[in-house]
Amino acid sequence: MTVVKVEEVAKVDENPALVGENPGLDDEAEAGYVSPDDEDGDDEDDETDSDEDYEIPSGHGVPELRKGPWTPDEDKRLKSYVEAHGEGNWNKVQRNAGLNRCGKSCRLRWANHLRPDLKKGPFDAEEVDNIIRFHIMWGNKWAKMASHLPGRTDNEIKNYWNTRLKRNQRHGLPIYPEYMLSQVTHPHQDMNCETPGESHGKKQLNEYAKEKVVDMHDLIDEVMTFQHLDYDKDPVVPTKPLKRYASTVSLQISDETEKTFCSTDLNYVLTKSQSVPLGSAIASGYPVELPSFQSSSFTLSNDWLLQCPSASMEQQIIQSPESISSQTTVFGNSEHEGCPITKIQASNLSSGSDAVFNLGQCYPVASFSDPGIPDTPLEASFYTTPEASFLSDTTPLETSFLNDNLKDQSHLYWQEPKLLTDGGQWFDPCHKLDFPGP
DNA sequence: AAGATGGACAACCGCAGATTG
DNA sequence: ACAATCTGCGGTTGTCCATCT
Repeated sequence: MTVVKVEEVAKVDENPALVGENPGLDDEAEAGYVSPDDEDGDDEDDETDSDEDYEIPSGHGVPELRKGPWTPDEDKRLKSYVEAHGEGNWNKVQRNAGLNRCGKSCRLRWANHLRPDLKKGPFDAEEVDNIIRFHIMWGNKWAKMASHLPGRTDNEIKNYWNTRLKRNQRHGLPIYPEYMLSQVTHPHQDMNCETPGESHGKKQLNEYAKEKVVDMHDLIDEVMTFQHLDYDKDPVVPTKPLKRYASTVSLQISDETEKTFCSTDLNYVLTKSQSVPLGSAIASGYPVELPSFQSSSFTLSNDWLLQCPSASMEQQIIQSPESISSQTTVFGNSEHEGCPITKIQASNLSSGSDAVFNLGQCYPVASFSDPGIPDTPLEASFYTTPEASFLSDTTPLETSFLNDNLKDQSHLYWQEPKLLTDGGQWFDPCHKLDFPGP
């Protein structure tokens, strides 16, 4: 298909109706239509903004794909189509929504501008802080960063970073603040030693990202690579660290109860071609840190169900019960997909004290939605034996359960699975999540 | 006042991996 | 098994506006 560049699309100068509708979006004004926010109040204008105003006839009878800025009418068509049919099948969108845009363009427009969960406006201090930390850890993994910054798009972050990089280079400022480099274990101790203003400063970082950063996929697939790393010199930074895979499954937990539980708690390692139970990865010798839960004011007075995803982990727990609680006892066992489920009583954790499950040792049977996914409600269910009966295979997990049971909490501290380097170095910061509240 | 420069932003391009037929 | 198609990602470019000289 041929593509025609439409330079004159929706010039505001030529379309005064588009000016002044969004006083809060001055940045976007006059540059051609870019704002999807003016849903109300300009409908009439939209109606008059027929595509014909911008269309360039192909002259060959084949519809040309439009390029350039999106018009209000196009936005409206795309938005209503996606709202009616859902995301995905972007080429169908192109064909069925009366849009003369390629599927990629539709997806981009939706993802970056029309999605309802987008957060507009400049990055706040915390977001900037996170972006810098993420870049220290992951390099130019914009999509990954975006998944950890709700409402932000990879494009937004990328633009911000590139601008920031240029500015710092121009002014001879370090790319990363020193205090952050000391806080976040990073792959290159001399990362800031290179004068950023020098022409090859950026290149070195990029090269580093390519050559030194060890992709978790590589760790899964290339054991030798993993084993040959010198952790003292080359700490591992997972550019694609372990991801959790949340699924709804039925679990037969312990021989004491015949209940079938719904859980979204199975944690998997995602490899290139499959998802592997976290325990299998651990059992295979990958030093994977299990998820943990930490609370500042959570009452743990009941039995907890701890899933021990591998025999070796179970042994760890049995051998080091003090790492969980001084009064931890272990009993019960069952199998699910080859992963022993161990029920552990952690009765010594009282209200007001921090309930910290030692990382790498165990974790409560709790389900989290991936907090990195924007606008996904935080879902965490903590299954205790007394309340277990409320769960059945017909009872879906509900966020309200979390809200009801953890309503005194203000925050959840979320620790993602991460890689262990030699000498107890960990790479992932503890993500603080605002608790949604009751 | 006019041109130069920088910042912010949107959108496109090419590539690679995943999926589908 | 293979090719075609779809999807997502990162890099890059182009445009406009604000500020500087």
